[in-house]
Amino acid sequence: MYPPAKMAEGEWKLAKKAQSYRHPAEFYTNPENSIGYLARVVFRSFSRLLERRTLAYDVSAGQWRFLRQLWREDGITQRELSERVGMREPTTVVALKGLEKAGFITRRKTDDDRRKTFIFLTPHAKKLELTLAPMNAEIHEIATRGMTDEEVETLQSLMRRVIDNLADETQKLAVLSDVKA
Amino acid sequence: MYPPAKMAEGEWKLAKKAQSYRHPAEFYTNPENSIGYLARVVFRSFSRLLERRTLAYDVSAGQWRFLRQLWREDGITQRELSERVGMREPTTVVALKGLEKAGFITRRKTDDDRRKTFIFLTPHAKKLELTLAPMNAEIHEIATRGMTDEEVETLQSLMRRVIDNLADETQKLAVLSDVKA
DNA sequence: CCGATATACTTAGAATACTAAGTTACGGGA
DNA sequence: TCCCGTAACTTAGTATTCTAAGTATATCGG
Repeated sequence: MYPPAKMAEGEWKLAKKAQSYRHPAEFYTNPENSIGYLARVVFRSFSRLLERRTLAYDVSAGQWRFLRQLWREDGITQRELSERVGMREPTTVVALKGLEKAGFITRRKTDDDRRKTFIFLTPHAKKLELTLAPMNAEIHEIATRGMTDEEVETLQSLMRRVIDNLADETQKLAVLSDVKA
Repeated sequence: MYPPAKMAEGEWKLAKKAQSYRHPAEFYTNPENSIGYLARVVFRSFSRLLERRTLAYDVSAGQWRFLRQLWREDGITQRELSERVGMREPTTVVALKGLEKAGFITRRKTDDDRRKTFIFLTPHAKKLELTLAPMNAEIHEIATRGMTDEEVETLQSLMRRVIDNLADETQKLAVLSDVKA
């Protein structure tokens, strides 16, 4: 991380620009500098506050995530739902079991393709949107207190860019392991 | 969410500014607009990529979080460790059991205060910092690819502001429930 | 100096998520 | 037509994290 003795200042700067990191590894030893850590704390705090409100309607934070997607698109398959919500299928299976038991969803099969299961909201769950959706908006309001609209948009768009960057990398690794297989 | 027919445009704007939300509740029905959702995806993607590297040294993502803190401050108590890492104490208990079994830490008591347990890294875990810390820097590099240093700092500081806002609210609720109790 | 309160940690039990390895159903060649 | 690869979902087992409630130790007010 330090310039080799013989190298001229200019050369080192060039090399540094070309191949070294934005910050030395020690920098990230402080969690406050780590995007991963910050994202975890944002996610947990947000989630906990939201759940505090939704639990009054017997909806857990995990269930809320599935309901939100179904409010947008009712009657999609389990696989589609998993993708949209960003969870793996086994997670979805377990979550849907809970949602079905609680009377929020029903599952239906077609003869078209007997492998697929379509998920539908019950009337009760549909009605809940009116009550629960504003709770999310409220937490958002709290979370972004004191920020300008522009700052909020900047935050969202920077997070999306991070997500895209990480997804690209994950994609690369998936392709590599396909080649190996 | 729409102006009542009889209200003059100016009046509505004032009312809106005074008491309504930045966006209508429907806006957040799209997960891509939700800071909570975006933070979850950032956190999971980041964590998964990092774990892929650290697992080669038998360190899981969860364990890594504790090690990072101990690299900064060796010999602190369990409670202090929990706070710094941002986890509840039972989580720490379980994690430390794993870390102890894996030979990464030792626990020690004092006669000073026999309730406290101090956590120390083993020489092996100390050495791992040289290998593992750069992995975090590397994921950071990937995550922030194509961003200027300024953009990265903006992202970090906006996330910290969200965390502070949510913590304030949680604090408020805690005080309220203290009053009740 | 004793009892109430607070602190530090632990245990128990549950929710949420994951990976790996099934099962069942579809669909395109040989 | 039948076999093989793929797709959709399920099961099993594990890891991580939480809340609520418990134990042991320390401290402080009367």
